[in-house]
Amino acid sequence: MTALAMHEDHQTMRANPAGTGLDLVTLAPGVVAHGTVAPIAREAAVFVQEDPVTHIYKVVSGAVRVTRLLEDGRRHIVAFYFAGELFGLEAGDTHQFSAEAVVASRIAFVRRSAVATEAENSDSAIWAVWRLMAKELARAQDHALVLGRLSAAERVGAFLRDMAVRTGCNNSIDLPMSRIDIADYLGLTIETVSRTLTQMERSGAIRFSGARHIDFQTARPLARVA
Amino acid sequence: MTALAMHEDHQTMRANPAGTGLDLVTLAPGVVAHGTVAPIAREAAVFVQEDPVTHIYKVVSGAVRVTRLLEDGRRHIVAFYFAGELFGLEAGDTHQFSAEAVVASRIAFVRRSAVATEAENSDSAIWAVWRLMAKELARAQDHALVLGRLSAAERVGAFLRDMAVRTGCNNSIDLPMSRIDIADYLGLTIETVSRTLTQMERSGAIRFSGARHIDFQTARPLARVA
DNA sequence: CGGCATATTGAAAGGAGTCAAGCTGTGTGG
DNA sequence: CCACACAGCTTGACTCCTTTCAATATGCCG
Repeated sequence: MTALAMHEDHQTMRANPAGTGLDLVTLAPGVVAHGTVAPIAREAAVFVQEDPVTHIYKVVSGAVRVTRLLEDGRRHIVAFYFAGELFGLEAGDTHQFSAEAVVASRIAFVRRSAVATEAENSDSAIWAVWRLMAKELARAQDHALVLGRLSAAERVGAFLRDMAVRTGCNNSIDLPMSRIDIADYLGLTIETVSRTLTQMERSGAIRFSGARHIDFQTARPLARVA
Repeated sequence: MTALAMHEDHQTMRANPAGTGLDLVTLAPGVVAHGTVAPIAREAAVFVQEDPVTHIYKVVSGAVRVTRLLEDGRRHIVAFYFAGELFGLEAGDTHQFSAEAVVASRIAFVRRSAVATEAENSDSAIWAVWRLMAKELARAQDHALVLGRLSAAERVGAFLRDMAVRTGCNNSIDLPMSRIDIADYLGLTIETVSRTLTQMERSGAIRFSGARHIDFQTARPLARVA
């Protein structure tokens, strides 16, 4: 049982105060499906590995991480998703990953079958799904490059740059995730992430206000790779 | 100019000795498009990074690697493709990768636009492309896990197992690619790949006949991870 | 203003990388 | 058919980056 399922009844009500039906969730510009919005508590699961794939999800607010766990406890973070981004699209019928809220978030979700129906009837929906898939593929391939060929400092730099790009603000970022999350995403340890960040601050490239807010010092930009 | 383009005229002839038209290339069971088959020499490029995306390709025989090069010369291998597998599917209009033949190969290719046309007219074609994309995505995500969280020995083990699965023969494999290729695929150096392989042989898990042929010793299976 | 999770820092160990020889074996020419 | 040569692979010694283990500091939340 996922956290989302537990919230569903409650949230269907909240998302539809007048009881008039379901929300319309925008999957892509012009592509809309009937769905629901639910709040997910910090660290709560949206779905877990092995669950049947039932919905497609969209982050309304907050942040979600998609993870994979090895038998021996090692954890790998496949991706982070932020407001406006879709996740949970998988080809098979059971989830290969888990998804959890990094911070208290609001998640919209539509039945996978509703998306399939939409796609049957509309070319634009099919291409929207296709484009989403292509974007995920490119992201995963970039991630593999980062993990396979970049040093710790380069990985952290790439991560900060990606965060800046995706939040749209290019002179400061607020990290919603912990150092452990960053480490598991970058294939490093929290100590290495922390040390690298400290070193970047000492070198003058970035400046911290608390452990989660970073200002980029334009005078000394982060070394860029890839 | 790609090696493929250089071969194209010559090969169109060879693939169509009677001059009756183009070959039919099977993109997926039941999904067929007009295409051509060309031989590609060992180490020759099928397409290179920055080229416009014009075709979709299928390995008829041989093996292809898809690579990415960093400015400083570091190389990352995104994937290997073997007989029967499709590659070159990218969302954008310019290739983000290069593709080269690992050994002398025969490559079938169809115009991307022909696939798009096929997809317009046929539901099964759309889903074939979608499934291909989904498979690539899963592969890339698995690759990221390997690169991010597995030790050198585990990476090499995962690689050998993957090769065995994909060639269908599960007690021996013939590696078409060099140690450098393996290293660039696994995010290691050739020395580490070589040492790991030697160690596996010494431990009795595998047995070499020449540097490229491996027999799996069923008595002591490779440790399995992920 | 505590108290606990999160983050930083230090010291030591270890795994993979680097540099440098050798070795194999495959293909070619005598 | 053998010998040589070159590319590819292996092995060794040493270095270095990242991890590990351990302690201390920070800062957020009640």
